[in-house]
Amino acid sequence: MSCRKLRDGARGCSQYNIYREEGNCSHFSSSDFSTSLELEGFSVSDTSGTEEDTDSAVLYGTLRGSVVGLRYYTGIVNNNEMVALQREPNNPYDKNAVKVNNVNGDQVGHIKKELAAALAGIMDNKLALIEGVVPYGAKNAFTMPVQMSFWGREENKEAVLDQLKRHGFKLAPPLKGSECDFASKWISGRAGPSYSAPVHAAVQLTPEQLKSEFDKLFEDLKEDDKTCELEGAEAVATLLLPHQKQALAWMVSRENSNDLPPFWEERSNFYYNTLTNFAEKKRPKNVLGGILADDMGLGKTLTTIALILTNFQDGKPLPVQKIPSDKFYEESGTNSMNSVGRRLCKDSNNMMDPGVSNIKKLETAPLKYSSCLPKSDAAKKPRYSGSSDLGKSEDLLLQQTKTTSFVIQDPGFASVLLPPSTSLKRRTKRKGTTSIQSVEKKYSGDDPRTTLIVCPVSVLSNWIDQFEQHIHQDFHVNIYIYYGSDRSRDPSFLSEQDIVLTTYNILATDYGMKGDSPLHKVTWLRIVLDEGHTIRNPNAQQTKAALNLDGHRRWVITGTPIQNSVKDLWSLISFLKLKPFTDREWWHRTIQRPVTMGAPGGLGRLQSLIRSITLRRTKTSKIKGKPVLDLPARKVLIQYVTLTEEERQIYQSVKKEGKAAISRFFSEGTVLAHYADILGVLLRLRQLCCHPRLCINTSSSSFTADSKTPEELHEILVSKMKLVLSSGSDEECAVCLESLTLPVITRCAHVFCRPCIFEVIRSEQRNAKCPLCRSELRAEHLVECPLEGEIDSSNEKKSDQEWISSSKINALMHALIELRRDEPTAKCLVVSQFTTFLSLIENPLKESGFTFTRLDGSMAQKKRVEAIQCFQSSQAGSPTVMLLSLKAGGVGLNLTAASRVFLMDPAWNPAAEDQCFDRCHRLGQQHNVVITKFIVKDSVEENMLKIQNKKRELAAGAFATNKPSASEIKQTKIKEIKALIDL
DNA sequence: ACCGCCGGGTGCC
DNA sequence: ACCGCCGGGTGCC
Repeated sequence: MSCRKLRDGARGCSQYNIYREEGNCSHFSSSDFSTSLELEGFSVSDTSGTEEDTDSAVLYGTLRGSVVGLRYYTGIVNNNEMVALQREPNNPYDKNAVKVNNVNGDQVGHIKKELAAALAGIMDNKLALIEGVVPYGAKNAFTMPVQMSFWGREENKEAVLDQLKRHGFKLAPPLKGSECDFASKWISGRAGPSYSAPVHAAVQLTPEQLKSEFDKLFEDLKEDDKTCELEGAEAVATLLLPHQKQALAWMVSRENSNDLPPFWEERSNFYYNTLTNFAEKKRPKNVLGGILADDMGLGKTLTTIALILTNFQDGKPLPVQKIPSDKFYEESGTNSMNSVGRRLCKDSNNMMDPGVSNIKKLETAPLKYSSCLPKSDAAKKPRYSGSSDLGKSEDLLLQQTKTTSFVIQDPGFASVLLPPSTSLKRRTKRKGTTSIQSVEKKYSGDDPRTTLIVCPVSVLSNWIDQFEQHIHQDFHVNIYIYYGSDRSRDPSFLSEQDIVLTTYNILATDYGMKGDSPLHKVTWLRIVLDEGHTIRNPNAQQTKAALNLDGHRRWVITGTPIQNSVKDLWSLISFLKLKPFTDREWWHRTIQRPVTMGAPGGLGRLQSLIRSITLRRTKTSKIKGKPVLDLPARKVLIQYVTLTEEERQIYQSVKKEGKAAISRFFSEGTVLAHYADILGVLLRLRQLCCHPRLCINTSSSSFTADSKTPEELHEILVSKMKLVLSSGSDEECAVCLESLTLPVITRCAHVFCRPCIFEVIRSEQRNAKCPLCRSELRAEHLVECPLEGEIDSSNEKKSDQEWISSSKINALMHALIELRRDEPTAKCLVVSQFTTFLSLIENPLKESGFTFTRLDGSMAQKKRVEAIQCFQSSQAGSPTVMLLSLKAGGVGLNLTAASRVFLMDPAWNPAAEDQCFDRCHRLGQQHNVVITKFIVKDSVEENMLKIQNKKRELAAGAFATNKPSASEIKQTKIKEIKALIDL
């Protein structure tokens, strides 16, 4: 315990943390954690500059000084050990005091006062980072020398030298190896003495070389000892593929590992850190976890579920009860003891996330839910016991009698809340013997059982789907979805679950409410951050919230471990609690700077760090010479369509009108203010390419927002937001640069994520301006998106009109009929962004006698499941066509029965198309996949293709390049608009 | 001797 | 600290 305290103290000790956490208020004690929380408001705006500083830092020079007062402190150091210098402005004897701490954060002594007087100003004004190494004399009783390196931006160099001079100090030039602590060790470690260490960036590697080294960083990590395989426990309903068994074996071995963490060695009764030269008696804890960085589609979620079920303790499976299915039917519903698993909610139409709402349906009818998976299906699933004696420890079974149960509460619904069961009993294995004991409400006590999974909202429903798919229905696994305003606030209830699933937003929101985060009161068996790269910003609330969760097994699941640079890795490493990297100073000194400066060995270190905690396979990775995923070929064809004379006329007239309006916006310089209107024009043109009826009645929203009543203004903003969201442009939030979550629209008609824009308002206070157009920004002016399930700008109810075809529909029907003639059993997806268009296509399908099904975002889960199962079925008479809306379903959606895809209209974002194609071109696909994109000649669609290609190129080269700024995004958008409408 | 010198007490910031 | 510094004791050779 005290060690934890010390460590937290250490976090506050480094200069980096002073900058970050204390900002302008350095009179606060840095080790007081709640204090730093209160200061977050300051730190957000304060940090961005600092971080860039550390990136562009050069070495000014070095200086030898002395550390005094050793005998008053417990912190000890070794020769050549790194030390941290920390200002101590509240020292009662000297306001210039500078503390010296060892790597562990224990104070070693103080900088001698004359020198401290010179350093104080430099440190307080952040003119330089000062790093120390004790070259020798570490065992002295009273004082010891310290070799200091001064790092800072070029423009501050003079000021620093000046300040030192005024106190009678002069920096030695940064010459010999000893000054550059990282360089010296690595050079001298290789071949004798070194004569000049690299001082300026990129001496060894050009930025381009660095980038490609990053690319390689995660490759080829599997060929060493990561090829063992392990079968999943009995409760895993799905047969794991070889690479998934490897991942499982690796994860289990990580969790049960007794190894020292990377860069630690045992040396004569001490544990020695080879990077910092820090040593301690206490064995440093290894991460019982790591980073699972497999590419999309390799089954990270399944592997994680398998891990949860397979490795409860020491390789024993999660003790869940297996129940005969007939017994299950008898007992469910009557056994109130297990009612924790049966929180029933009334209805589900109001949910924010369609996927979640659907699950709740299942909630209300658990029996029906379990029948969602046909019995026959379950029977088909192979059962296999876990490796060796795993999986058959009957004595560990729970006294519970339910299948997988979900507990869901959601905003806006009065749930039937049953008091959490306290009489729940379970058998717990202790010291080799089994005993029945009452579960104490200790928020897990010393015997945690619960895995916490944190994921973005967007994949919440995917997790639920995957639980459903991969947890054998004969096993009772308690799963609680910690989401929605009705979520249980009872930590002891949470700690009784097997799995608690929540989102980053919930995690951060809870954490923000000081002292009242149930998630932070539980000691978890295991914490899994899905899409873990979302915590790469160390200052974000969700990152801090994740870092402060309690639990030893810690996993990061991500397909993109490094997005821009090494910097992104720190949050992940810090979350994993790898000593000494939890403190940013040590990460920076030992890894980040050596790597970004191209110091010899820097990359080597990073690589061995990554290698020891990461597993990554790409779709092209190979196992024993065979690709991990052996997918059939995929071909994309573009089928051009020519509009009829009549269609062309309508198209041209709408285009002419829209072009005139947009030209006017350009000449007025109001393009961005009318962004939604422009999207509207483009949307109508895209609809006209599909079918003239799609855009009838699409009200041309008024182009001026002045002189309106508040109600009118509200209406207009809502409709503009809907337009943006439904236009298929896949708008990104200009703040986080990712897909919109909880979209809100500003008075100036720009759409952002709600949390993002609130963060802007919070940090800029009164002067907040729209990030896109710099208009006044007020929280009370923001308009939220009304929750109405599927947003669809095109108007439905036109079924009374007489049906007419269109050029595109003709082209589709021609292709479908041809396909039916050549391959009668082939199944295909007909994909469009416009559900109305899908409805129009239903007519000719019926006329031509096609059996088809349909899947779009507005359908209830039950119907979706039906549609999917129906389509996937291989029975004679099953549908051969599925009408699919482009964005329906999550990444988990599996439509492998289809071998043909007809994309009726191009998507704004090529990634959305690719994702859609992946729903059939994925694991389990037996045939080559042919995709046909219908594109209208000489139309906005053709221009969209060009933009798509550009975006693809951009994405391919985007690995190490920096994020575009808001203004760059603006520029890109303007260019896109011009290209789309031929301006 | 308003000095020098001696030797004990003492010691971060 | 086997140092420096402080301040009290002391005082020719």
